Amino acid sequence: MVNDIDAEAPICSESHQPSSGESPPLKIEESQLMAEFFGILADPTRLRLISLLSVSESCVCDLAEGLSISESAVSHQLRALRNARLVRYRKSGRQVFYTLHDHHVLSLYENVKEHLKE
Amino acid sequence: MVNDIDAEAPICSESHQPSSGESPPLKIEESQLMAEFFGILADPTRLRLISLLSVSESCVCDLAEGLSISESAVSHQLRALRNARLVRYRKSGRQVFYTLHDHHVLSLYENVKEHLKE
DNA sequence: CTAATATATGAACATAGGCTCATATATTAG
DNA sequence: CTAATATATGAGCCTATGTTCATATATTAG
Repeated sequence: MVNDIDAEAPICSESHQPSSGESPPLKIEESQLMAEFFGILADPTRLRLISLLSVSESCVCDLAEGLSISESAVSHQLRALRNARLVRYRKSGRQVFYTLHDHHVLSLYENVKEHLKE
Repeated sequence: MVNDIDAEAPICSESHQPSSGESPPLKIEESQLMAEFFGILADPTRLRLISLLSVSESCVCDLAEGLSISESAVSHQLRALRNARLVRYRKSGRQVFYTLHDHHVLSLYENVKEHLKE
């Protein structure tokens, strides 16, 4: 076994580690959670819903009209956004008004939107 | 036409608009670009590759061993990361070494990773 | 109560995406 | 040159997901 090429790099590991405490590689379970989260943002319709909600609280029918898609499609996508805790809702009569859950979503959205302008 | 319910909201539009200059709803084409970008990050394998690359430059075979998956799968995913300009590469002999393209990727990754710890 | 409106949801279909396998390209060794 | 190694890539399979359609639930009007 002439394996004296130290491919293990045992010493020099104080380079540019990520700021989080955890150690790579990311655990599979954790990576799946992150992937799910990014997956929620990986759809044009949901991003356009978020863009509308970044301006003002809106009910389902307004969102559907704003994007010119069916209310059913909007409702399905809002469920995904709800499950991911990206939006909140408030019932008023027979209408349901949605808002962005917090500013974290918006900053992420803005961040990437700016990034893609390059 | 008794339509005197001003559903157009013509005045009160100086609320909490996003900081970017563009006006919602996001254009369809733009939303597709953003969705593609998030889609790249919406995969456990790619996120784990990014987590490895956040520590050090690595060649394909090291990445494959680090995640215990095939080199073919790694190569396919690296192509996606390359196309999205999320990683750079450098050839050295028959090996190809990959690094994260810039700190923007890492900060986005860290940002969401922290967010999901709640 | 029934009718109408607003939203939610399940099923089914169509498309997209990740993996494996086989193969292609590129580089180095002999 | 040929053989071996490292990576890239195309085809095919299988699963995941977004949409539409039909239907269910909830609220208000009469």
